[in-house]
Amino acid sequence: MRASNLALVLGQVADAGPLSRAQVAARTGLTKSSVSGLVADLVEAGLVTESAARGSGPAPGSASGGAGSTPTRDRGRPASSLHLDRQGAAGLGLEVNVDYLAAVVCDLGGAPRYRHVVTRDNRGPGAGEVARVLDELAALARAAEAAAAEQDLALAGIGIAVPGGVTDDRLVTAPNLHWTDLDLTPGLGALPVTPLGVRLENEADLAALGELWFGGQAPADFVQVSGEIGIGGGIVVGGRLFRGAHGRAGELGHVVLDPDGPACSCGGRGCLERLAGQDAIIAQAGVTDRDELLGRCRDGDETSVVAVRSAGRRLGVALATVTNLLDPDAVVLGGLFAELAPWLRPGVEESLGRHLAAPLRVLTSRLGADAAVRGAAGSVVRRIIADPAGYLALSAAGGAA
Amino acid sequence: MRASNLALVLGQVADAGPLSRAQVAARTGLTKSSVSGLVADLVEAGLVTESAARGSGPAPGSASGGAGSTPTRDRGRPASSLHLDRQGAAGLGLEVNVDYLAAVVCDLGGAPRYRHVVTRDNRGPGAGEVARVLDELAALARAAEAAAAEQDLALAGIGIAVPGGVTDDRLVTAPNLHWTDLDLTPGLGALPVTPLGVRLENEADLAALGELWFGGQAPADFVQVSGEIGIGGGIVVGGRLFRGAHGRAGELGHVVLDPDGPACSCGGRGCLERLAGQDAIIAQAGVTDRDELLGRCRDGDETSVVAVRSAGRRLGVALATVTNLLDPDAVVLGGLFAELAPWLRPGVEESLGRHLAAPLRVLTSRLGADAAVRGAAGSVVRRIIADPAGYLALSAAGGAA
DNA sequence: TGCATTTCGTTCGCGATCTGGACTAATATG
DNA sequence: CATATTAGTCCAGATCGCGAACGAAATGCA
Repeated sequence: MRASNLALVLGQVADAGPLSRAQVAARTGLTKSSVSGLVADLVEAGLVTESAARGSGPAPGSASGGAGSTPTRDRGRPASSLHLDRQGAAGLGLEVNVDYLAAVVCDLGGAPRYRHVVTRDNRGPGAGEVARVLDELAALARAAEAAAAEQDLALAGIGIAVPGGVTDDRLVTAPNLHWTDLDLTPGLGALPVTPLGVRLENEADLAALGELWFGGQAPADFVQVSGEIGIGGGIVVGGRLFRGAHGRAGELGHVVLDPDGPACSCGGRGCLERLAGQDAIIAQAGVTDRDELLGRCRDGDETSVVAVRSAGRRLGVALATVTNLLDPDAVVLGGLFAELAPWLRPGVEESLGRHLAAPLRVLTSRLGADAAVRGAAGSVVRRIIADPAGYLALSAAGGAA
Repeated sequence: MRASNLALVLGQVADAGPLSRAQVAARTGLTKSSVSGLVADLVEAGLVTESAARGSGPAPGSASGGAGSTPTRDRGRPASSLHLDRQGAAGLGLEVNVDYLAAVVCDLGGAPRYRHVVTRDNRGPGAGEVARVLDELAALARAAEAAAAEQDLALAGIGIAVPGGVTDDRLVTAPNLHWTDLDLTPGLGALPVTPLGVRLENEADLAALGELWFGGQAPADFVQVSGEIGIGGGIVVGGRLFRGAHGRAGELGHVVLDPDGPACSCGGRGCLERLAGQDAIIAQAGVTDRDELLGRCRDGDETSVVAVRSAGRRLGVALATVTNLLDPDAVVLGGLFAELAPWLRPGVEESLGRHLAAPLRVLTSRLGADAAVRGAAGSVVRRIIADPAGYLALSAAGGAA
């Protein structure tokens, strides 16, 4: 099928930077002529651009140990390099979190082209409150669409990050928002219409994808730990999200640490979240909020540092269990845990040493709170890259309708 | 590609029982003529057989609620049904376990056609002992090959189940065998030569696949718990094995239950295996071996029943954690845990109730100790079904060489 | 400057394979 | 025995990847 070959070629261009047609052919095993044809389609579709690439960057043949036979020298007709087209298709990422709304537009290459964050308390169980939040989200989306249009970008799809469980685009529970089992489709009807439509996803899962694509450090198999009021987790396996049978995989916050521990909002007891989440740390440190906790840690306040370190030990125990079950290549600490990393990691490492034979790589996210929105925007463009033919079909159908 | 279409058609025939060409066409979306051509290839290759299917079994249109419009009646030209060819290609599964060696041959349909088990203590760290075990395994394999030949079956490949960690067909650790980091290729050289060659795999993983294919109850997403001296686990996601980044996923036995618990052979402490494995139960029940434990439980001995129930509670806590991380559709208890199920399950259910909001399906394996060998044999035929073109290419190359 | 060399990309005919419709085969119904 | 219905085959037509030959654009050496 040419659909799969289009995806193959586009995937190479996306993942391996600028390439010539000949390089793509060599990597994919296709013929030069086949690649030419496929590339022509992709260029015409506005997904790939060609530039005359005079740049004498590091040549492909510059591998170390240069024995006499350098495979490729600078001779011969220069290649024209293929890039992802940074005009045209773009992804819109939205995020509804406890205390802010955010929007990010990124182009096909993944680069953020527009970003806007509104601080706002979104909690509230009432249907009216939910509607107001969604209205404001739609306004944010329309602003983003306008800003995108000014840069010659057209939205191909919308991804929305929410702090809760999602099943089939339905928000099942968002405890920290006090929202329960909501069908958001009516409220989301006001969003811009796009070929790929709207997709809802768990915030921690999208943060993991954001880390994978834009963090610049995560391997293809890792677990993202999002420490916030709750503790969420996103599992990435072979560069793809692992959702489990019902989309509830990765609930790292509810790993059982103490079978007889305190009751948790999830209905269980002794969950990690209850013992090492933001509230637990704040209580043990004797401070009033997150900012004070961070300040005291920076100042070296003993009580706070001890509290964080102890939370780190508990987190480490949970991560040992995660490693035995999932065998990831690394773990990435995100959210609050990233900010607390200097004081948290010693505890984490201590527990990992006590419970694991092989060491586990522990990384700290550098994306901050943007990971989830950027992941949401990136997931849209990733869908285009994974199935360009499908996107073009939808795009044409939408344009004709 | 026709390779993928061959796999598509063969997969339908394998999974959806006997089908006509027309039914295959309807299910796959291919044309009747395309299916005819593909089926012809598969028949010629000896993977599919055609039978004139006069059988008036339950017609496809016999769905309940028979409103006036039964979609398919008995009129028209009768279909000739396509089956997997039960002669020709077969898979050989071998198993090296602590106290026995086993071999099973199964045909393309997965039916076991030969089975042989030898009781034998295979423990021993010495290189000589390992060589003797592999010699006997090779003898078992040759006997199986001869028995297969008598039934007109030719071995397509060999899968070997071992109770330890496997990376790239290399046995890294098998603590219960006292084997460490062995390259088994020299010892396995005496095995029959087959198109698909020899593949080594963890015993718990293959038991999970055996349960999936032959147990008749496991859904596509589940976790298999193999309770033996150690506690192993196999994770199946979407009908495929989940191995993790380094092939060590599913080590359920080393979920941390008590961060300050007793040291475990894995280097950690407070692992499930140490607290609810066979040795722990036996010690708590005050019996000498596994058979006595089972006997006492059947007789209603209070101490033994309490010990097993308490192990069940611990297992339940671990399964709650597993559920929060992996979100399976069900859990299957295998090995010792299957035999102990009547006394174990109450404790498991109790803990699951305490720690999970949603109920988790807990199933009991009915395959007994055969799960892993059958999974090993089945994995060979599954590889053929997943990529018939690849198998045929190898088969032709091997025949020519 | 001119020509060989090298590498890139395109053109063109061939072969494989999927599609769609027409056609034959085999059965039940009336 | 004719008709309706379903299964499977046969036969153009179209698509697409392959492979080889060709033209394009640069370097290097005389």
